[in-house]
Amino acid sequence: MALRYALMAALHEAPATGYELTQRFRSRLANVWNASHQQVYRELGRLLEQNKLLVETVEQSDRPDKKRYHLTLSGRKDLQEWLSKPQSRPPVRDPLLVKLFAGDLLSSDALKRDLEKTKQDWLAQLGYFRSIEHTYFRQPENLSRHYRLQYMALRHGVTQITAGLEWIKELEATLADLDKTP
Amino acid sequence: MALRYALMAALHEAPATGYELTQRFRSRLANVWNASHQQVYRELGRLLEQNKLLVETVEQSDRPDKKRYHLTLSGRKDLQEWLSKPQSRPPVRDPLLVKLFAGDLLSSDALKRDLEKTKQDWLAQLGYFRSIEHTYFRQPENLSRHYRLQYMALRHGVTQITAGLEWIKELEATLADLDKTP
DNA sequence: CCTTACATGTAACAAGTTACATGATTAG
DNA sequence: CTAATCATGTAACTTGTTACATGTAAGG
Repeated sequence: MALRYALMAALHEAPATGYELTQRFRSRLANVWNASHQQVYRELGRLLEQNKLLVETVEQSDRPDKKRYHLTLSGRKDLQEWLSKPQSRPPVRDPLLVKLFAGDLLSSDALKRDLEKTKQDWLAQLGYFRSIEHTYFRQPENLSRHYRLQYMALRHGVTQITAGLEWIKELEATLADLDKTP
Repeated sequence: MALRYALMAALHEAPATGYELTQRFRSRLANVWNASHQQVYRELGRLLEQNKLLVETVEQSDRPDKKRYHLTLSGRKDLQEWLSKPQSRPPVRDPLLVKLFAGDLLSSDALKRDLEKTKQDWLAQLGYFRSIEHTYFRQPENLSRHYRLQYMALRHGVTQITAGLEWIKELEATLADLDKTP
């Protein structure tokens, strides 16, 4: 049920096309919520049917027309109501940890490859977060409440990834220790 | 696709009934993978059909009979093959962060309630992890490779939650600051 | 010519959630 | 009597993934 609210939250910030929303989920919302373009278009269709959105067709001379979606009053009310209800933590589902759990069937080489890839992914993410921090949230104390809260969502990503990278170091040290005395 | 491998990893450790597997997902695997009993039974049925598992019916005098599932050779091979293939990071989908993103529609009171609940959940989890650490992983350096890797899966949970609790403090401080100068 | 970005979808399937359903035993 | 634990499922629905499908324009 949360996808629709993630979409509505994105549209509350600014009206957008399905394409733009997909991009937002991949970039600025990467640490918040994820959705593929197929999910976005399907859900936009449903929200439109229920009058939570309005479409504005934007004609373009050089490219195919695009549809810009706007949140309606009814949509904003739904979102606001959802925001006021308590949410529980998303359950953990991490394939890398499943691998560690079945440790005796897992080769150290395969594990090291996964670790290296994970590290690269995280470093790239972290670099991206830092660039956003730098361009949008220079002096957090001086920002409006709205942006300070958005900044804290970003901080969540930064702190989780930082802790994740520390954990990888610990795991790599464990592997090195195991290699030493097999 | 990963649910089946999480199940097989659990069964590789020790044969179990659907009920026991559900419990493991809720307790010892809480920081690794999550699955409801409905998912467990459905997937056990599928794995059985494909000869990845064997059933042993355990007759009980006082309670209804139970079915204990064992991983077959074919199942273990599948698992091993999956373990050797690289996995990507699970995408982030966190309703609490969606709320922060829509900060201007979110009341501070509602947010504080969510934060308090999250904190309680995390503290309970952390306490549970620490108890496992204490009873199963006393001197990690002396454990076998298998258990050291399992221990590192547990450490992941501990470090993520610890970072999460720090983040909540930061967010609470932000809210206090906003209350001071509205 | 080829790839990337723009732009929008459908179909099939796997995974996850919520609700419903049944029945025994044990502890309070 | 009532709730919790043990034990196993079905049905309906929502979400998420993968593959397929189509077409324009810009840049190298």
